[in-house]
Amino acid sequence: MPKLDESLLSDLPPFSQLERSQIRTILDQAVSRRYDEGTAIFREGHEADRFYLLLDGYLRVIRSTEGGEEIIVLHISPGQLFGIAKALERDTYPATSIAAAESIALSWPMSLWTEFTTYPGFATESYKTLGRRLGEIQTTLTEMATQAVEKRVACAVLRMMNQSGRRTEGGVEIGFPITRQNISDMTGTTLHTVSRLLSAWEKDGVVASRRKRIVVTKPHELVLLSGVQG
Amino acid sequence: MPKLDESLLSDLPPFSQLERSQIRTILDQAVSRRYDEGTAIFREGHEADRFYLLLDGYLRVIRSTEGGEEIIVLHISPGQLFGIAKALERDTYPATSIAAAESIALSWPMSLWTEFTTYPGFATESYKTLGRRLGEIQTTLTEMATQAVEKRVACAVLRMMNQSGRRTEGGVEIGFPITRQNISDMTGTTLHTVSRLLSAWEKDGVVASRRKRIVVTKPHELVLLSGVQG
DNA sequence: CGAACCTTTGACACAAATCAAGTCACGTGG
DNA sequence: CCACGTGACTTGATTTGTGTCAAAGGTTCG
Repeated sequence: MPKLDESLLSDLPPFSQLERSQIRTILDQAVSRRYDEGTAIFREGHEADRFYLLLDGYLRVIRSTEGGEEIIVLHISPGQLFGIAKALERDTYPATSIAAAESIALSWPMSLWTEFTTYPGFATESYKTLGRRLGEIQTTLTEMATQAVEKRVACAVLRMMNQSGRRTEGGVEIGFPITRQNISDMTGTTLHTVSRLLSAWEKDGVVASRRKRIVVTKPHELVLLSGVQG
Repeated sequence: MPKLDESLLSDLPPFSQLERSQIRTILDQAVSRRYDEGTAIFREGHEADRFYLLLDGYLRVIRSTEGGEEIIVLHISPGQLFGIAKALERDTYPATSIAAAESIALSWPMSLWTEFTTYPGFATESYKTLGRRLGEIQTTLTEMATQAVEKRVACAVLRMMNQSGRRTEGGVEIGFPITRQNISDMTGTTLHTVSRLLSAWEKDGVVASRRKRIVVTKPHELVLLSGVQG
């Protein structure tokens, strides 16, 4: 395996306070791997033997019910740590991570976790990340409990747009492949309902979509649909 | 204020590894306060200036929408730390805490947090607590997204029973006052629907309820209603 | 004794799930 | 390169679980 370049980590918050030599050490301990779209990085309930950093791509964090349904808890963007079960003193992963697009991640054995927490800024950033995720999940829960389906779907699309959107001709495109089924798994509804909503929005020119791709053409309109109170 | 007794803390996980003298120091820095039912201990978004330990009673952790609706995210039982925003590097509380029953809590200024994390076992227990709560919220989210109302309500009642239930004549009683409205705020439904469900269950002898009190008379039946897969 | 609040129950409406077809896009292999 | 198969998407018809509206009864407490 070729040596990984130090610039991969030097600008990321968990490592930004470290010396070049420390980053070198960290990289030399890392395993880099590519994951095809749809591949699981790790699964809920399995022994948490490694922790990860997403370099490129996007992940879905999902939980499944005994009934076989699955729901998408959140998405993870490049630069984020994930699978850091040890930060919460867990020895199994609390959810499953799936590559939503082709992705590249570094990973380290969990036995190095304690050592990593001694690097200045690393622990702090890990806990900040967890704090943000907890907040995000709470927000999703609140939406789920109080908002009608159309608003939930609008919120979900906006959230993905904000986390992964890139400007393109005539709108902001969600940065990873996403199906109607995926959106229904985020919002607790059915692919049929999501399809109807997106069709209606497309008719109104708020979004444009092709297979597995969504472009938000009028973000502001979508914000209105999401029902933010004035 | 009378001196607090060391036995208050010595058996609680966050402090169980400490010397008598350390517990003494911790108690001498603590403020003890009683909260009437319905009182807020702290509110979402406010500056997180203190952290807490619930000695007695029960709390509801709630989030409110701009629309004024509120949902109950989880309950906190005696012996648990709460308001530990600093553990996630936050400087505001992420949710509001309300006394569900008359409660007593100790609190310390957040400036002591760093010092507390040096006590053996304290940080570990704090993160375990957060991990459990994250798991619980994820479970609630999953239920909310996939289960019909009846199952959600059954799950919510069972969860409260498990966390706070006490054996009484002919059943297990939820350990704090709880209204239909409260349950609907936990499950994202209406007090009417909850009332209908509880009435039906009462007719079937699964629960018995008086004003603000619920006794689960046939826990096993309720588990079946909650739809655990076989 | 009255006010405040919790609870129950019925009637009705409607949003969204379910049921059901069918079209369209894409990748693969012959 | 075309045919085929699979997965994604759309759209209509029908059903139903829950929310909404409405009214009244019960309990607690000052």
